[in-house]
Amino acid sequence: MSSFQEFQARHDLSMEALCARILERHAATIRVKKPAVAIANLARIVETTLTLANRKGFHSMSLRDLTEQSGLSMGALYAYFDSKDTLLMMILGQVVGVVEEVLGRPPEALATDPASRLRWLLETHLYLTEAMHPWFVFAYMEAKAFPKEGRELAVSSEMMTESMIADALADGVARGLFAVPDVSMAAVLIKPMLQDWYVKRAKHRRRGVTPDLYAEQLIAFVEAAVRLRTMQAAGR
Amino acid sequence: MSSFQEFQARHDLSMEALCARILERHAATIRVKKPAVAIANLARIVETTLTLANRKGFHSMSLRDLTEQSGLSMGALYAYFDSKDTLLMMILGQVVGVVEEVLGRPPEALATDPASRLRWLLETHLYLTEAMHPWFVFAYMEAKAFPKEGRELAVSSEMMTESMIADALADGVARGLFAVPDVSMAAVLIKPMLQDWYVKRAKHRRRGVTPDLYAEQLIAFVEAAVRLRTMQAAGR
DNA sequence: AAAAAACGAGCGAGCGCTCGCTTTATATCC
DNA sequence: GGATATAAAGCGAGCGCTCGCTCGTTTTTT
Repeated sequence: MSSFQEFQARHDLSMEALCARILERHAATIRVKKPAVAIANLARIVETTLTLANRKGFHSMSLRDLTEQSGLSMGALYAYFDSKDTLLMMILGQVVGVVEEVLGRPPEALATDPASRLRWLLETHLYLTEAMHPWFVFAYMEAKAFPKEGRELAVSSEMMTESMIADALADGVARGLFAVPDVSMAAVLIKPMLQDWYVKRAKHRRRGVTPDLYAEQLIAFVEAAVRLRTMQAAGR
Repeated sequence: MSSFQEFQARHDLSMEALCARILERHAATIRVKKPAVAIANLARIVETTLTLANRKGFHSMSLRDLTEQSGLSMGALYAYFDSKDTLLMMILGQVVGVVEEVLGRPPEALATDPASRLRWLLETHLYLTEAMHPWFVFAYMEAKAFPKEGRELAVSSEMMTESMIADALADGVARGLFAVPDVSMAAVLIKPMLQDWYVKRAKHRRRGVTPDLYAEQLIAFVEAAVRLRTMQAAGR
């Protein structure tokens, strides 16, 4: 079994690591040459943007707010992006990229065990959104206001994780482990419970719920809903 | 059993009826005297606001957009609200009010039958959000940007529906119908599945899912998760 | 001293909102 | 019933301000 701590030990999702990836991806437009400088400043920019945008919305966050809070000047900001929308797309792109990387590679040992694979998917999704909480809140809440390109990216990313869940369910049904009338509908219902962890994280925290506890209870709820009604349960 | 059609027959949630209630509530600040005129114009204003705000966000919708699309002049708009924020609060207040009214009064016949009461709650919540879809999307998506008063209203409204679900679950556990390790956690998990219907309605529509079908599958999923694992199921 | 990075005043556009004015509906009088 | 007076409703140019963004200049690094 896994825990949030173990998840964090396996993946470097620090602001620096994430911004290094952003720099690679946008090397063409970022005008600052020295990587060390660029990464440090990107970190300040992204950190501040996530804070401000999650507080009052990306659109309501002015670039003057951003200069004041980040300590960088207006001109310095525009060495890293060529428009406010580009800044938005930088953050979104990184979120989608990490999702693909982390969720797209389930341990091979789970290939033949759909129950464990389902657990791994739910757990990993939850831990990932916990580790990059402000990033995911940003991507989720601003999605509507994305330029078309961004909206499509967000939609396809969501569909990918959904179909991964549906696959695990279908596999479980095929092996006689699960009883699910409609696997893709079940996946559609499971997704919002995963998203609720980061969308309403303040509420969960207020109730004293940790990521590990939420993961445990969510998995129990889902397993109760999909498991065959027989005497012997699949071992935890 | 119920259906979306029957729900609509029982509740008048037309734009006119809803705007009549808004007029009552804000009679003090609305400067237009004749109710017929006021209601008709409020309907135009709210309709347009919901369309534009749900397309690109309330904050990004300018009042000039609103004048063009609604056909009313700037001055005319300000006979109905004294600031853009007031317009927002008018819509939010109506959503919260209707939720209290419709969900707050379950049929008395269900008082002693927790399984039916749970079904009624889920179904009614779903049908309500279907009937007032743009209103709920608005309230949900703009929540973060609400003035403090509005955020508190939204939070307390959500907690109310959650505790109604938790009550039905707890009642079912007490009567030996349900097996739920933690009823309030279960309610917390159920809520986002309800909200997903209107938050991602376009996706559900694309899959050909009707409100009745979604209600049926959601209820089946929840019941499978909470029902005691015995031979005889509570009759549908 | 050359190159890289950061600076921040200033631009035009667009914002929420106001207010003096016009148009439309209703009440009053002969 | 038409003329007149009053109230109600609607209008939209324009105000002060903030927005995203630019660019000539200054500071820092090499």
